[in-house]
Amino acid sequence: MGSSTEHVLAVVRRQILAGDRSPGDKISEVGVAADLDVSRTPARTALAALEAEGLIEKRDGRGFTIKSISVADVEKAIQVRAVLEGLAARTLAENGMSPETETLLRGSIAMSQEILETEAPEIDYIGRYQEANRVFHETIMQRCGNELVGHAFERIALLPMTALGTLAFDQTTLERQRMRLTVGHSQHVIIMDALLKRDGQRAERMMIEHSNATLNYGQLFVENGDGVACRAQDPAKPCRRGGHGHGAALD
Amino acid sequence: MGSSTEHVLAVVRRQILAGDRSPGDKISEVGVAADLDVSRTPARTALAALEAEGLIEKRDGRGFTIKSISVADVEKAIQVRAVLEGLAARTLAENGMSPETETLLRGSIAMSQEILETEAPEIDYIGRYQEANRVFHETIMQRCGNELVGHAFERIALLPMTALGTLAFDQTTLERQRMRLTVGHSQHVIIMDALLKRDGQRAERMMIEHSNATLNYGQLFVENGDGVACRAQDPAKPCRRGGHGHGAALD
DNA sequence: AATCCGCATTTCGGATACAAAGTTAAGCGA
DNA sequence: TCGCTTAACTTTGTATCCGAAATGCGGATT
Repeated sequence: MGSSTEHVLAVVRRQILAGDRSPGDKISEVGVAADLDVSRTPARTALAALEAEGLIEKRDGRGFTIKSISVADVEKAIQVRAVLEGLAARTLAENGMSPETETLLRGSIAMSQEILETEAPEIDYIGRYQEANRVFHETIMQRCGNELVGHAFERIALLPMTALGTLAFDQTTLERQRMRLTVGHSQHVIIMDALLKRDGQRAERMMIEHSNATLNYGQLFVENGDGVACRAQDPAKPCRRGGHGHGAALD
Repeated sequence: MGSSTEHVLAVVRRQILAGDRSPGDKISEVGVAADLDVSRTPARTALAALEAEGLIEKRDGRGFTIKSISVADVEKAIQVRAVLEGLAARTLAENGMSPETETLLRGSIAMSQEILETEAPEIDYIGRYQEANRVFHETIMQRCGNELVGHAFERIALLPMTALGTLAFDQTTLERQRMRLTVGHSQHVIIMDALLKRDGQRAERMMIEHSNATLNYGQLFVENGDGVACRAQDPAKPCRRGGHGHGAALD
């Protein structure tokens, strides 16, 4: 049963993530209530949830605003994710995997490998790889035996993480993207090996490196200097999210 | 001006943490609304917040229940806290402290040292040490330059952390408590040294050790074997929170 | 002309009302 | 006695209404 609150939450979240609502824009209960033709009550609930997710922030007396996000924010989110995923990997290695977990991880790796081994990849191979990648990380997070890790991660940095998805694949040639993916895949294999050997420290170290790599390797492969310039500690400089998927992120 | 929602939130949270509401108890909108003589609206908001804090959990059609907490849960929470605090310490070391931050940390250390150097301590010296300890950790968390760390921590494990407070100081003699505190203080000093020398890795390693120590050292100093027995991986076994301060935690 | 005071509009938080869905329990019938 | 059905109560989700607080604007006064 799709409740009205969930509907509002999903729609507004998609609007924000898609860029239909720009950073800095005001959002109010009455606004979304009128927009989606619902009462103010579910609108209020949804806005509260959005604030908990970090997508919007509350101004004192004047509604909510779409949170502006800077490259520095993305870096911070990645660092938090890295240590949390590292803990998840270590915990999973120390506790051992269940057969189902092992099946899921092996499946993800097999799919990634198949995609990367294809000589003439279809145009959507990046999307398929991202799916396999998501399975790998989500499986480790959610089945590591410490549900608080996943719980902490869910509540944090939904927006920076999404921005990251559009960020990493911009301004690179297809060949470079393929290289990036290959490197990432190799790290998955190494992490899997550490998990199977119950080597918690190695699993943790590699996972942290792998998670941080999402941004670092992207910078390594960016041809011009924009990435580095954008990396400079300038929290005030907003990194606008592209409104159409692969937009002008990391400008 | 305390809004009604905040009031309900504070009262119910205190009730749960104080043990006035036992784990497994049902809690509903109408119940707290009638209890505190407010409408269902703030009661619902408060309950949603409590769920986000992890103090209660929602059952399908049967209201909320106070979350049972096991020693395993406390361990999980501590591990998450450890990596988050480790990240905070590393970040702070790498970015450098502001003068105000340094003042706060030095103040905390000075206060701890003064307390520990007192030969005949007053009876409340543990409370005062805990305050200094709180300042130390909170300062690093909140002023490390990555607000997402603190944000992640706030949302997680309020209950396990409070349980920890009552847990660590039970069933130990005054002399052993003093030893524990001295060890913790020495670690604070070492972390402070690493921070000043901008040694991020050392700061992170020591902070992780220090955070994990909260439980480990407590076990080391427990005389009888109950602590170890309780540590066994038995998530089903609830660790009831004592209703009167230093109750029968870690039974 | 500038500043201050006051009113109106906007917006949020809380309360009550209403409707739907699910669970439990009790009663009835086989 | 057991099972099924129904009815009532609990719980939840949504809508509408009202009050309070804040901001912005406009007018009046110095």
